[in-house]
Amino acid sequence: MVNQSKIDMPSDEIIFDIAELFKVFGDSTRMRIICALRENELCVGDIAEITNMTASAISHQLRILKQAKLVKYRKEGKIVYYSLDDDHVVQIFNKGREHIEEV
Amino acid sequence: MVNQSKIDMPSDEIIFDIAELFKVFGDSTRMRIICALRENELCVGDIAEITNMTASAISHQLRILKQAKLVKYRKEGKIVYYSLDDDHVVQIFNKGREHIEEV
DNA sequence: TTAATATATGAACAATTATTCAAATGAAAA
DNA sequence: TTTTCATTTGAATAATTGTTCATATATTAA
Repeated sequence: MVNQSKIDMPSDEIIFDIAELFKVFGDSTRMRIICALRENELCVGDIAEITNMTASAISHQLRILKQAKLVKYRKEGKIVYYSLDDDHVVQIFNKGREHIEEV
Repeated sequence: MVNQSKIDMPSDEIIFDIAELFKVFGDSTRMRIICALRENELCVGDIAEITNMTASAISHQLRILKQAKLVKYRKEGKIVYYSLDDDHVVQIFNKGREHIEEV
């Protein structure tokens, strides 16, 4: 038997949401999109060019990033500019990069 | 055409490794294991009890956490105690939790 | 209006993955 | 030794997921 009082276990819902958030970070294409958006806002076509992917594939991934509140967008005519939603996104990215680069 | 000089894009290998790292965080079971290990080291059976999973399922997930250098272990007879490998793990977890809980 | 461009969407396919179950280690106890 | 306990491992299955392709929507240009 374990002493459960020593364990600060968040609710199933919180755990699920945190895991879902990291799942969004857990894909190379989305990681490249996040990297590209660190300094500038970019439209779908530009992101597709930078990542060497089709605009369709990028659009699908942007939808996932949008749902996770990691990116936001603004429309200008037929162009849609995407940018990172807040500073957390870069902070999480940097923590991951630190772990990778110092092992 | 995009001005690529403005984009600090890590190498494909680094991007891949970062995505792989977050993929490991992107699972509820592994998230609960990490939570349980934040304060104490625990053996496989205890983790199984805390998470309501079979020891086999936990062992499979611990192997993944071990490969990602997120947990380490020590043996004492037939018992294997697992603990978090370094402070990064909790830091990444906390950043994720912050993002979830403040939206 | 029609044509062209940028983005989004839905279905389909291939690939990955978490859990279960059964069996195999490995270590201590009887 | 044999038994028991803790953990690991491999195969199988079900479920999830990223990309492609074709098509749809929306905006601007002609």
